[in-house]
Amino acid sequence: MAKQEEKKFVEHITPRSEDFSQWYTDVILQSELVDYAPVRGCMVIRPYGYAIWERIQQEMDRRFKETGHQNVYMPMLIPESLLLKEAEHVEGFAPEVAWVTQGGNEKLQERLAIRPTSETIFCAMYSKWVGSWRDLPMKYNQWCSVLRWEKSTRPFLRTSEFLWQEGHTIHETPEEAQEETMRMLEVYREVAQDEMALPVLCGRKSDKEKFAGAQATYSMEAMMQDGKALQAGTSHNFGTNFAVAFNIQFLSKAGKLEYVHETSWGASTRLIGAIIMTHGDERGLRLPPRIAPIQVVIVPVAAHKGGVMEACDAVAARLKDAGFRVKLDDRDTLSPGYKFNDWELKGVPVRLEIGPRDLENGVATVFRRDTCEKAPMPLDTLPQTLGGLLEEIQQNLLVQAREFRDAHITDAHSMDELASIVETGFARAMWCGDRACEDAVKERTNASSRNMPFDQTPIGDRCVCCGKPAKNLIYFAKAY
RNA sequence: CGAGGUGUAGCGCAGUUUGGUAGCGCGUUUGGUUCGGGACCAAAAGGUCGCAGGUUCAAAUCCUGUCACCUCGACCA
Repeated sequence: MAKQEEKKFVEHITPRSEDFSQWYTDVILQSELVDYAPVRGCMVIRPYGYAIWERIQQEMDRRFKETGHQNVYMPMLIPESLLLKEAEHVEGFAPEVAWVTQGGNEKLQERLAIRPTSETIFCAMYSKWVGSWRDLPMKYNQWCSVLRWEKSTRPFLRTSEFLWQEGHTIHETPEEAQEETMRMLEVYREVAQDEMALPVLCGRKSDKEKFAGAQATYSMEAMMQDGKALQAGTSHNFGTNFAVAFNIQFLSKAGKLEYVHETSWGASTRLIGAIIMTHGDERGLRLPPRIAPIQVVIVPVAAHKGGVMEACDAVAARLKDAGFRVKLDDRDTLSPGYKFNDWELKGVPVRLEIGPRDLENGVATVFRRDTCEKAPMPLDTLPQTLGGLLEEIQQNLLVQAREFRDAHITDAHSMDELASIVETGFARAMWCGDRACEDAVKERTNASSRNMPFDQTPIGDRCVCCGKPAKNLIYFAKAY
């Protein structure tokens, strides 16, 4: 036994409880989601990681189309003059913009920004495309990558280049723009909860934390297992800020020239980081069945023995026909035990072990990744059984994450309380609305305001920081 | 951007103090035996020691510079 423990394997994960940060790095590299790129601050998303992104894309894109959006593609390069048009926006993004200054051997007359986000270029086009109220709304989305010159980076959570979707819409009235802003936040919430099993807290950002150039920013915030917050998606209402700067006007029904009301909303590959840090355990990833690239992996036991591989092939074919994402692990040089660990690391929700003993009994040994329990299940009815089991796992992951989150949200009535609460979770507190108090909290505890929930039922009447009359209920947490 | 740390075979590391033929484990390849929780035996392949200078008869080792990555802080999806 001792000998077994001494054995060194390449695949070794730092215990999550010991060092969460190192655990994260170990898991993402060993599960082959990503690798570091030869470029500073950039990551390579490997096939298994990209497959997760494709699942997220499918679920989001479907809902974008259902809510009346169309996909477009805008250029990656933005002329400097365009980027400079909205003052707050420039100020917010300028420090992290990468510039193209040369084409071939020629120095460019005007340097080109590699998009850190595409508001400006959408605006330039919208001003060209809109003339009448009949043209509105215009609701476009693009899937692309953006580049921000980040100082410190971590795969999925913050990288210089990252994949995302950015929706940009223009509307006739402020009401429609606000409705759109909320609708898309709700789409994000639904995808997070129903597909990724991420319980999120939705609300409005403080002025300090809102998007550069926005009138109002709303976010969904997820809690990681170290109690830190991850902003998992944002939706902004720009009012007419950009419309004025870019002169996006239309002739209204009343025959008046009016500015459009604009929104934008984005979610990125950071969501993959959220899944990992919400559901992962000591053995590695635990992927929610709905976004898992492989839902069921079949591991043959004693594959060389008569009938085993044939039976595995047959089961795989039946499950594929039934619509499951199935993988048969037919690698012939690895022992079953190795494969068990490998697929657990990769977070596959269900594993079927099929060996001579199972076949004698007409069953498969079914392992579920969420609880790590094994049970025999009849082969005849596997497609039906697995459908229910996957759904149960999906729900269980959500319940576990929600229980963890709720157990780590605590009301703070003083700065002392707040400071100790944000060491292990989110603090819910009353706030006077002053920037100075937000700054003071940050200074003292290193936590930032996350958002103000839509349910503003007060937990007190005094600001947690200054003691003056409180205006808002707000969450504070250390953030990624 | 501030503090600390690490760069040696695909991965994890030893060797650096005190300069003298490049090492170990895992993985990989081939053959065989195995196969119900990280199998075993045998043989083999694989390294300009991050990069650039310098000192020396001789540098992974000493000196100077530089780059990259990691951890913790400050700033941001």
